[in-house]
Amino acid sequence: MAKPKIEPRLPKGMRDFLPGEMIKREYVFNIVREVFHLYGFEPLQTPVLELRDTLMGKYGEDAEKLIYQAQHPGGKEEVALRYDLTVPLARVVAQYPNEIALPFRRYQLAPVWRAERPQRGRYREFYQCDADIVGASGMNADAEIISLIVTALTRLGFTSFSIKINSRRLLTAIGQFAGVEGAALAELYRSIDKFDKIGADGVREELIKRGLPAEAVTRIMDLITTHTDSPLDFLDDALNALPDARAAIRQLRDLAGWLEALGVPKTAYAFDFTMVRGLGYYTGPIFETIITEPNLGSITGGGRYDDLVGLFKGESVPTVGTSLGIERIIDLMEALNLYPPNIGGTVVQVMVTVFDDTTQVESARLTAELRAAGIRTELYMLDRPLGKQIGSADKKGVPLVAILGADEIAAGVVKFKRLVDGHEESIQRSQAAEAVRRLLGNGG
RNA sequence: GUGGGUAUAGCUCAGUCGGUCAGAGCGUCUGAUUGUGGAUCAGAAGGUCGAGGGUUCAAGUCCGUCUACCCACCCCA
Repeated sequence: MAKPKIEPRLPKGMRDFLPGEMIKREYVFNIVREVFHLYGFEPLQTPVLELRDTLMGKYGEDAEKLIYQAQHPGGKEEVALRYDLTVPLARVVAQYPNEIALPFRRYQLAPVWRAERPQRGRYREFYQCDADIVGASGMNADAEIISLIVTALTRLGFTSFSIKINSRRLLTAIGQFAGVEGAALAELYRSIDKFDKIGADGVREELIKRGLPAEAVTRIMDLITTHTDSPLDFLDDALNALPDARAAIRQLRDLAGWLEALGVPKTAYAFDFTMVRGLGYYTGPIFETIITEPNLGSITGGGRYDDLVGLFKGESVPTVGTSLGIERIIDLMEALNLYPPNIGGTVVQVMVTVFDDTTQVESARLTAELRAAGIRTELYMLDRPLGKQIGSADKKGVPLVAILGADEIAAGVVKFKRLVDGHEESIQRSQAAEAVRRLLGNGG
């Protein structure tokens, strides 16, 4: 055999998912999909490629440099790989006014591409998982999204997490209260967002370095870091001269009321006025889920963005949604050992061995019988000794092998061997599928 | 985009002062064992020491260039 002349490699920041890993990813994806359906969210799929004009001008100058352009030689259309799932959603809502009835709740679980410099947990192709409600301005929609997050994380097995809730509108009002507006506001957000990383003193220092007056910094920091039993009351008092702030706080109170009605436990969320989402388009409440024990950073992020759809539609459409950091969640499932113990590295439940030339047809028949009964069955394909066949099943993680030699065939039975404990049983052929279910149920 | 680190077998890595340094463990394959996997034992295959230069009598080892990967920052999921 000639040596391969082309070195097998992947483009930077791209990954293959081999079966063992893929099975775990599918497990997470399936639970998330189930919960979305439970909440009445519909699936949506959009193309990997969008027109450049659809994407450009939505993410800011820096982010735009990371958009993959996707021309082919001689191509007449300017196309690009999607950068997220939110802008395509906005496009879809604007494009199908007759097919899509508002409010529209959709989810999308799909890859996006960003030409960033890869790092641990950061890739150039990664899956995003978004759920949004388009066309509902009430806080009941925001509460649905938060409830959805709690249910999804709980079903996945997460126990120690907290959803931080803040309001972009409130932060803007606080900025105004301290005399910060326009471009300086974005810088203010960016610094406050580092609160977890660099602490109150770090944020204070950075704000002063950015040129904010010391007095304004003190006012802002006092407002966002004071902890009381009723944070909304505290801010309401402190900011009662600002109608915008009061409106934002009223929204948050409303949101808390809906969360209670939906049965979201109070321990699952908390108002945190130092939490800021990076993206510029949020207009109302914002939320982010952090794993609290151990402290492993955020796994969901979202909020209300009432103006984005308007970029395609011309009129504003109130929208709220969240992104589940599905790649991060998958990493943490492993780290926190949240996969079910029997998840295994294969989808195969039974491997049917092949004894020799004279029995191979019978092995194929048995395989077909098991499959017809719904057992996920692999027929061994090579002519190798039985020991090798069993070893190969074991290595792959197949829990059961079926042994079908001349003796078994003559007796009309099949012998199953359970690899985890070596337990063997001869079973009448007609009872085979049933026995497989029983053998898998007991030991592995 | 900015700064730092690393690169030796399929994987994880050792390799001293430049001079028998081409090594270990794991994995793979073969056999002990032609109707039974894991354990054990024996054996085998597998490397242009990331690439291409320079210094030197001599380079895996020293120097600079390139590439890839990792980490931090920026940004974000």
